[in-house]
Amino acid sequence: MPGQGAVYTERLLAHGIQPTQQRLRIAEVLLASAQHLTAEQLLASLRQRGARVSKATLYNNLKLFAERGLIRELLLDGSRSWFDSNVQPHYHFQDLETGALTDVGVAEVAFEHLPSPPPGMEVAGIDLVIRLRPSRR
Amino acid sequence: MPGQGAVYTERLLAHGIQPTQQRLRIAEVLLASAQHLTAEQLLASLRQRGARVSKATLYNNLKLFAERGLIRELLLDGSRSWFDSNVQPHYHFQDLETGALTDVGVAEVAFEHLPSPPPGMEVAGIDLVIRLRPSRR
DNA sequence: TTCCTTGCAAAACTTTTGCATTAAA
DNA sequence: TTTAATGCAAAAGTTTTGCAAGGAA
Repeated sequence: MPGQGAVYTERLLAHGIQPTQQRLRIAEVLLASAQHLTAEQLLASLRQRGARVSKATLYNNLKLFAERGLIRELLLDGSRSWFDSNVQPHYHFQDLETGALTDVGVAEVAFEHLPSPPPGMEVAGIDLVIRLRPSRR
Repeated sequence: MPGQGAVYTERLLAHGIQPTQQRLRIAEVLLASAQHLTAEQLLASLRQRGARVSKATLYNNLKLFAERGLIRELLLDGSRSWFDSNVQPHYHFQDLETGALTDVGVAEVAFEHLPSPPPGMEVAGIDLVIRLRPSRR
């Protein structure tokens, strides 16, 4: 039976990423469960568990992870990026008060029709965000 | 027959906004047609046509216009906001290379089904962005 | 040795804020 | 004259970059 850490080592290698110390620390936190974290939240988690990872390295590697398909970067906020450990196609609820995200499975949404892309272009992805506020009653 | 400028004066007043010089200059550029502009693009347009509007005033007023429903602020980019002069419900295409936005009318999209919001929450809005890239063939 | 990775601090970019000045009612 | 709006420059929040130092192959 392989040690716990080996799981992440393998996942990084499988995506063509050298498993360095910092990258493993980042993966251990971010990939532990399906979640959405901002860089700042992730940095706080890392520091809290004693991992020494600089801000520059964190950003560089989040970008790398996203490029290699290990995580997904969500741009749906004015200011910051969210990093999503769920790379399966899916959509999101967003609580407008807190900014918190919840997954919406593809099975929960069905399009009856969608417009065709303009000539010479193709659809790279569809982002659907259902913004939520507290009910008024 | 009223002068051209009167149109924007009236629109501002109709939204409870005092029509000051700067606000009229901003409205004249942004509301001239259905378009999507970033604050920086708008500032450049204003300066180019000789309007003196400071950055702070521009941002303050874009925020105000959005609050009062005169324009819509789009948060679909990592870093900057887009200001949309079309306040009718609609969706967007986004060219991933240039960031440019194109409207998608509500009639062009139909949902067969959507998930129910969690208890105590209601849907405040649905943002749909169809990301585009050049076709590969 | 050679190449890749890291860390720090500074820079970059967008947006907001404090406050004195100016314009508008 | 009283309130509201503006402009400037500085601050704030997030992300990127330059470069020297450290680590892996």
